[in-house]
Amino acid sequence: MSHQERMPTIATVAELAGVSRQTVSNVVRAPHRVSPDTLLRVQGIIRELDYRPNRSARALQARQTGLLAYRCHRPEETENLVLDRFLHDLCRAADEHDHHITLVSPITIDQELAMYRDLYRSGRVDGFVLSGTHPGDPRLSGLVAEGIPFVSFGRNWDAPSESTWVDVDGASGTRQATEHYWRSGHRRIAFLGWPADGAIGDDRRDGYLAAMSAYRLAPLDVSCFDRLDAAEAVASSLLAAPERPTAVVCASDTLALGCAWAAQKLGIAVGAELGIMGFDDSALTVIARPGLSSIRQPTDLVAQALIDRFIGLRRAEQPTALLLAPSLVHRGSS
Amino acid sequence: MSHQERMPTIATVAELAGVSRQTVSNVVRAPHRVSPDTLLRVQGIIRELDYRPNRSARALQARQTGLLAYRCHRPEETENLVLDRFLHDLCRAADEHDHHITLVSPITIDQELAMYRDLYRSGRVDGFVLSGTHPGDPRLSGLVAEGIPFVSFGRNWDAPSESTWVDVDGASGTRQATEHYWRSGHRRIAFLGWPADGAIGDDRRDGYLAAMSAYRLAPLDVSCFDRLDAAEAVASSLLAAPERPTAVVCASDTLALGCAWAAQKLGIAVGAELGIMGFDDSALTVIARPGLSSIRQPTDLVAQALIDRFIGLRRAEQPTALLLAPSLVHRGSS
DNA sequence: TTGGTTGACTTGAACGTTCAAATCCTACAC
DNA sequence: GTGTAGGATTTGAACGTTCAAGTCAACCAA
Repeated sequence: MSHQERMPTIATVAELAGVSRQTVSNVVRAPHRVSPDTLLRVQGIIRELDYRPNRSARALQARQTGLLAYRCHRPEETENLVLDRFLHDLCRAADEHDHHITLVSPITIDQELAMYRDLYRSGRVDGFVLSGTHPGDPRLSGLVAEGIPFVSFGRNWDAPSESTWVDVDGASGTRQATEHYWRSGHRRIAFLGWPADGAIGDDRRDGYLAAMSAYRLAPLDVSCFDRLDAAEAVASSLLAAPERPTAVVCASDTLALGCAWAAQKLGIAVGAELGIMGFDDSALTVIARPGLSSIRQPTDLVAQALIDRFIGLRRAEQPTALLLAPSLVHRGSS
Repeated sequence: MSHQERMPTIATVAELAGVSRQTVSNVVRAPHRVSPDTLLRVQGIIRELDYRPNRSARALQARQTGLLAYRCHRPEETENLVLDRFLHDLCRAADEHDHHITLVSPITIDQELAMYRDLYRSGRVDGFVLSGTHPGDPRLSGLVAEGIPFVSFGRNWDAPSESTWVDVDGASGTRQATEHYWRSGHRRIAFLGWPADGAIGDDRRDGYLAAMSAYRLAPLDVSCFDRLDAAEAVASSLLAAPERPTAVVCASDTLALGCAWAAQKLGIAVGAELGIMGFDDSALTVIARPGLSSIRQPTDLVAQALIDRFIGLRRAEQPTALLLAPSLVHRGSS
């Protein structure tokens, strides 16, 4: 690694251009304040030296770093396939506003709040982006209590109007899926979900139940934990029944894949004889054959909305909430 | 979001404790320079105010941010399951040295280098962590040429001694797998890899070939692109042969899963009749049944070594290279 | 006493920006 | 000719730290 010579600063540019530091600053930040000829001259020097303003100095004076912290999800977490996509979209969205995402990886939840507090108070970051919020989430109440700026992907379950969040309307997704099957002529539509949890799982179930009730169809609602083998077992008995469903709306891709396996074992042709709809449009959809249809969360829109709103918070805007509708992605299984 | 009152600074603490700023600084950074009683008094005030030094100010004066940039991988990339784990380990390792990872998401490769240059010259980050390097990688040569500090997960293929890197010895992994099968009594061991690429794929193949040659066994080496359907097709014909292999070492988990599917279709019991070894120990291993045995890269060690070495670079240490051995993780399929 | 050493602490400047106020110049109206 | 307004530019200070050099007192040896 070659020895580092000193980077050019605003003073270097000023001297070479024969103007003051402030004028150089204006050239960069407020060109309209500078006369056309000096503008051109200074810009020339800037290009020549390949000068760019030092971010630390800027951060110090503006008391803003342009950095947002996000918790790097643990690799074992089931949802990480969606979150992976979300993280990517988040970086993109941040980039567009000249912001960046920095990662933290706390171990325990207590540690997490302490870390956030530390990061914020030491001025390392301007605030936080949370994801995977749940009822009773101590991060939401904790950050609100400390007055630390943050936005979350996932609603503030306990106090929806006290913080800014963007979430995906799971009920809308399962409703769309159920409607889709209804319009395709299905009349025995089942739901394979998670045990009642007072949160995301129920939300997704509710959309299905609402649609079924609107069509005056009897709901067929089973549930198990989010694991392939569990899903396969439950789906097996579901599909072995004499009047078996012709379509299954699932609360996750994992459940959907388990269901597909069960169908395959029973010799039921997925797609032709049985419609299956997953949730999240994760990498699992490609592994199934035929490809798994799935309900896709618009993570790109979520990310953009979150970044926009975070920047809004600094202008002392009020907390806002936004619920986005997911959309169906059709593959062979529906 | 409540109105922000001003954070306490080093001056606030100094005034309250009746000492100078520098003494407070010493209390935090070099406690041994301070007399026991003032130390205690100042620490009391610090705790009371919950003061912590401002990172931007520190960064400005030290000309170091404690930030490393890492490229957020695109969700479509096949390797992202390993890289996900790596990123997590990287955060951990950085944390332990009071550093943080910030993400960037460039679109094209030209943009990527330009972005790195920009981030570095504006003093936003101290350097970079690359991953997924390949022969002819313009990032390696580009960063070296500009004298920008970086380390890479993945060797510097073109100029191994010109930059600091840590990599996993793929050949060692496939050699271990082959040896394992040999010791278990297998004699017809095949390798399912990628088309020759002069890089990772060949490395993994070489380990297998070396082991086979050491045992004086005839190699059975087939290849296809890293896709499930392609792997299934190739494996089908491989396993349909009269003298079919009793074990297959694969260059990736994707290939291994495709191979498992082929076996299943042909009615060959994976595990009992056919050993299959994947590579990367990704989430795919859990999807297969029986669970897929796989060669696991020690991403945690890689991450730690990289961070250590990066910090070493600042002390003007010479570039170093490190090759770590992967290990076998046994599940049902071997 | 003198001079040197050590330890505890302070002072002034610097890091590279930008804000707020001040200065300078030109143009224009009366 | 005087006053005023406005635009272009400069100056000084501040953001919150740390480094380098300084002061000051206490201690000890010659």
